[in-house]
Amino acid sequence: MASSSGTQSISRAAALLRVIATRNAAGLRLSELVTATGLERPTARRILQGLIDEGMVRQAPETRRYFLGPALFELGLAASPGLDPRGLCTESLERIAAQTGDTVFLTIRSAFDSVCLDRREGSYPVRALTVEIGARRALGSTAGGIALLMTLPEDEAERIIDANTLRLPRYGTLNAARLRKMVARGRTLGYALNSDDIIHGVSGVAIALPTIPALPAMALSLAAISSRLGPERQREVVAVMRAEVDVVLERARAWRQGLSGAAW
Amino acid sequence: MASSSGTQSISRAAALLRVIATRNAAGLRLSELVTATGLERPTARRILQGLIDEGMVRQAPETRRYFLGPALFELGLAASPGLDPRGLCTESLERIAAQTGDTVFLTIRSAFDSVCLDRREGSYPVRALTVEIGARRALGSTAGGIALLMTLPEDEAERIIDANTLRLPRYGTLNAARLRKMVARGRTLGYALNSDDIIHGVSGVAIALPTIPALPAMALSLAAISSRLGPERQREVVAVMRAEVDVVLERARAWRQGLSGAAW
DNA sequence: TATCGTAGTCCATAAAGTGGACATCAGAGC
DNA sequence: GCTCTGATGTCCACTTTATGGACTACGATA
Repeated sequence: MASSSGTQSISRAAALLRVIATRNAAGLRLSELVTATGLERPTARRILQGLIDEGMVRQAPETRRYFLGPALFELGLAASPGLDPRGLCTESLERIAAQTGDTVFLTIRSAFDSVCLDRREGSYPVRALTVEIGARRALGSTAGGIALLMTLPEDEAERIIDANTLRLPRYGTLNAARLRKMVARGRTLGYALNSDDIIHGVSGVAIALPTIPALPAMALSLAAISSRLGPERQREVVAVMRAEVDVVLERARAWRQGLSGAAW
Repeated sequence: MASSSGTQSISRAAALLRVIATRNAAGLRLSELVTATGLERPTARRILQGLIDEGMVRQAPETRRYFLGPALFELGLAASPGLDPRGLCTESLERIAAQTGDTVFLTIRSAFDSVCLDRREGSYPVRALTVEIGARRALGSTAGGIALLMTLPEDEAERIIDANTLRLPRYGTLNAARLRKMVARGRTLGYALNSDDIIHGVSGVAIALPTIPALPAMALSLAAISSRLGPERQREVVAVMRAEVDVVLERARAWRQGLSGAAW
């Protein structure tokens, strides 16, 4: 982690931003940020103040909680890749959510983490909103993350699980050993499955997309209360998702040929 | 500019990111970044290296040019406001581009700058692609920016033009005095007009959207080669855009009532 | 081969950032 | 009301970090 040199405060600032991104909907208190990053309170405060001055962080005046700021939204736009993974999958997510009634997620891999790019909620009245858009989590701590691990060479997946060992328990009743079993089970089943393994009462299935050049590794996942996701329904739902994967791949192919049109 | 204290490197890093965002499609060379930010070369290099380590900047191995990195894209997602200005206007931009055949932009105000949130290209073979998505420019240096200035109280617009005086000439044959006239002309016409005023041969029209609570000030604009945008056609095109403003406002209203549905 | 412009590296130095200690405030408990 | 607790925010002497002048490396141009 000791990045070469001369950039201590930048890596600290980046760490703060990443932590805030984890739970941006609710925002974080200063003390939470301090424990999450291991910084001293005055240091964290000062850096946050600097980020606020730059518009990268916003502090709610009433609650004093910290949120990501508009400048990041704007920079993020400029940083968007030409082929936008999110735009590519919007309609597919919508269709899956509509057909299944459950909550659907688009997840990408980012180093040792997974990042939730998009989410659609189905019509079923009990919703499993476990992950919010933009949330960054240890790779493997969601069904989508497990699907992404499944596509990696075993030694690389192992390296990542190893690196994430300490972070995994934070998300519920998870640990490295259980995650390894879940990845193995996923390989057998042909799709990633989390049934009550991470948060009690919530289950999820996920499949990774084949690699699309110029895009990060992506996965589609679906979450519901466990009673709605028995073995039979898992297979149904995965079939729906597989069909949409084909749609996405076709759209990406069309885009590559300049037939962009409604690519986003 | 002298932000209180204790965050010099953060404000320097932010300045670098903002400059890169200005022309992210082509990327920037180190020397360009040095002159644009006024930093010493080793300093800029070191900070860029730190940003690269954090994934916020990417350096093309071949050309050594610097681009915004994937981490910003991911953070930007998490920073997206609940009501997404871009999603809100996607279809409207598409329809305007389809109906007019020209290039259409969605722009927001961000302090003294305008930021291009989205762009759609029409079918007309000669395209005016003056601004790229994510590009941050001095407020007033595009038709969209002028439309945004028009909606502000005169003294505030004046303050902004004043602050931007030095930056305006960078974008073509523009200066503070001409901009003031253009804002005045826009107030008379009822829409912002740039006919050959900024870049020779390129014209544009723009209208601001009424303020939508919880969203930044927004404007729709359209650019074309000047021969396609005489007074008559200006009025036609503005009529199309006005109709779409109503659509957007209706969508925002629907969203507020929880009837979100396809809000994005 | 010499010259220029650009990118990257080094390291003595100084300034910027650090964090222990203190001040302040809101709410809980007596 | 008054004290206690746990939080946020501020200060400033100290020292670690970041700075930038000077150097090297490379490639294009003459």
